[in-house]
Amino acid sequence: MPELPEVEYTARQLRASIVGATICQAHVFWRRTLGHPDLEDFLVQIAERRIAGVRRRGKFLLLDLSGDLFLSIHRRMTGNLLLLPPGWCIDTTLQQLDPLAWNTRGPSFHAQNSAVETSYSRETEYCRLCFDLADGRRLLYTDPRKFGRVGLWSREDEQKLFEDLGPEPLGEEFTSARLTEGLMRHRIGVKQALLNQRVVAGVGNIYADEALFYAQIHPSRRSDSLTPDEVQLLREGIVTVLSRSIEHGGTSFNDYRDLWGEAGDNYNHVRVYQQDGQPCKRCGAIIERIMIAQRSTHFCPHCQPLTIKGDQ
DNA sequence: CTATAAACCTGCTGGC
DNA sequence: TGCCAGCAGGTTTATA
Repeated sequence: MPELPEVEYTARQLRASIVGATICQAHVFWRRTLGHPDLEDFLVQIAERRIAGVRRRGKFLLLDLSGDLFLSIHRRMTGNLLLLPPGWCIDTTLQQLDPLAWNTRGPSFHAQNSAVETSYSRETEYCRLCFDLADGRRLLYTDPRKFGRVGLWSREDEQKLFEDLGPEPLGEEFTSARLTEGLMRHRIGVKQALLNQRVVAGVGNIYADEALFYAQIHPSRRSDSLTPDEVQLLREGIVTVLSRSIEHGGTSFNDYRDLWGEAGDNYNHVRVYQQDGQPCKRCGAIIERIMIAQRSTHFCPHCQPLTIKGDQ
């Protein structure tokens, strides 16, 4: 699942490859993927826009466009971006009468150069949205499960769009004081608090587990019971695991791919996520898996005890 | 405020 | 081998 590191890594790749390019037109293959505005306005407004910049806010990828517009892309569970070199065609032989009637698979893509095709063709399945660039390249939004959302907004909409998002964990605003404020406001488990995007933006299931392991805090600990030292360590853990994953190109357990269709390497570096049954890398105890708020949660029962060390 | 569940979706896994 | 139930999870919305 794309969380902050995966979105950041994609943003960096996009920044190096498509800033300055022009979108000549867009295709929509699944109506609900487009969250805003309606289809007709979207197709008219997106045409002939220059891509002026690429940003990220939490798990949102943002493309700044000419004319004070921007695209927001939230990939949710299985969404990916794929940049195809020139020479790729959308297969029209299977084109249906209703352009929005592509259900499970999305349209097929084929390349003139078959050698290029083999490395990309798997990733072109499940295309929900396609941006045709003036230089012949195509930017695809793919999403098997269709949970992700793409929106086109004007500059003035931005503040309202993100008013509920918490601090950026890799920004200067993410201080221990700020994290404390978010944690103390809730009387819920600390893992649940970390998944709340108002507490900190961009942390999802993988990095919540990894950060709690780093700080040696049990995921079920009440968020308002953490000591100042624990909060500080947790802040450090969040920054560390997110930064480390960006360096490794993100975590690919199932669906995440980068702009070129490549898997990220960070799954080789996780400490607890999906490591249940394996020995803890710190102490050797067996990693456990429990359910917290309907999400699988992985932790080391020895390194992350529920009772505070030295207490009683 | 907190908790729970359903909805959105499809690929995958495990049981029979 | 094949069918089917159940699971996975980010976010929103509804309900208790």
